[in-house]
Amino acid sequence: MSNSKLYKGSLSTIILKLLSKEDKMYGYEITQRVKELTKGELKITEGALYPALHKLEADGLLEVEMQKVDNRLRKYYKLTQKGTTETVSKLQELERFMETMNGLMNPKPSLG
Amino acid sequence: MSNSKLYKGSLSTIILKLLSKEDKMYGYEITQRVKELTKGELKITEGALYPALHKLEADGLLEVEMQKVDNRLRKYYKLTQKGTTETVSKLQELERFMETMNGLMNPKPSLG
DNA sequence: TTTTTATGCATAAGAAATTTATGTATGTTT
DNA sequence: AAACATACATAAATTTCTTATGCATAAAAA
Repeated sequence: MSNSKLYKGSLSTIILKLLSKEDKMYGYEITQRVKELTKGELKITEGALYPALHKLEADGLLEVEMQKVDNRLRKYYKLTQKGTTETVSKLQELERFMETMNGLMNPKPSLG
Repeated sequence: MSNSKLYKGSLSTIILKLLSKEDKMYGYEITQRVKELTKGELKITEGALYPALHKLEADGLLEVEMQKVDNRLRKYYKLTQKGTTETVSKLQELERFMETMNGLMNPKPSLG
């Protein structure tokens, strides 16, 4: 069974959501966390992740803190104030999308 | 309230799903049906719809039948055999995506 | 009666968000 | 010694939209 397709536009929401409960995370950690939480269903590729993180940072939603662990460099990201606000908005947007799609896929027969 | 964002990759699934219950539909009809079913939440633009229909046809999932109604030309699309099979697959994919996202957004605390 | 709105199709340019491929470097396991 | 895991990064190509524009007929509104 191949892994689930990532609908375009959902990655930044995933990143923000994870950071909203973890205080700070680094890139590789995010890929592993997603793999765990989805039981391997979803795999975030590096080619998608790093540019996404850079964009979120450029947009002022994340801030960076470098840290050296075991002679390896980690780039920790955490939500800014703006990022926290945007996270709420993104989650609502995802919620709406899912409800909308549900309405399309399982339409209630009109009683007219 | 602005209308819902369309996550990229979901349009073809929407089209296929509608056609799976309607036997045949034309482009404009699809845009209106989506607007109805989602109460205006989702608006399919023509710039997205027509290229999507052409691609589905090129991929052999849809077949075309022209029809003139009230001196206006309509291009009716209907599912091919292959299209019917693909619809099932696309719907499962969407279902999986939604469950996966739900698992990410509302993770069950591990009992370990 | 002229303009707007609705119906119906289409394409082209650009933007956004991926995938796929590749590169660098350290540390651990086989 | 080779393979895998950790950790970051970018570039080219692809997919899938948005936005803008165009054509044409018909009905409604101004």
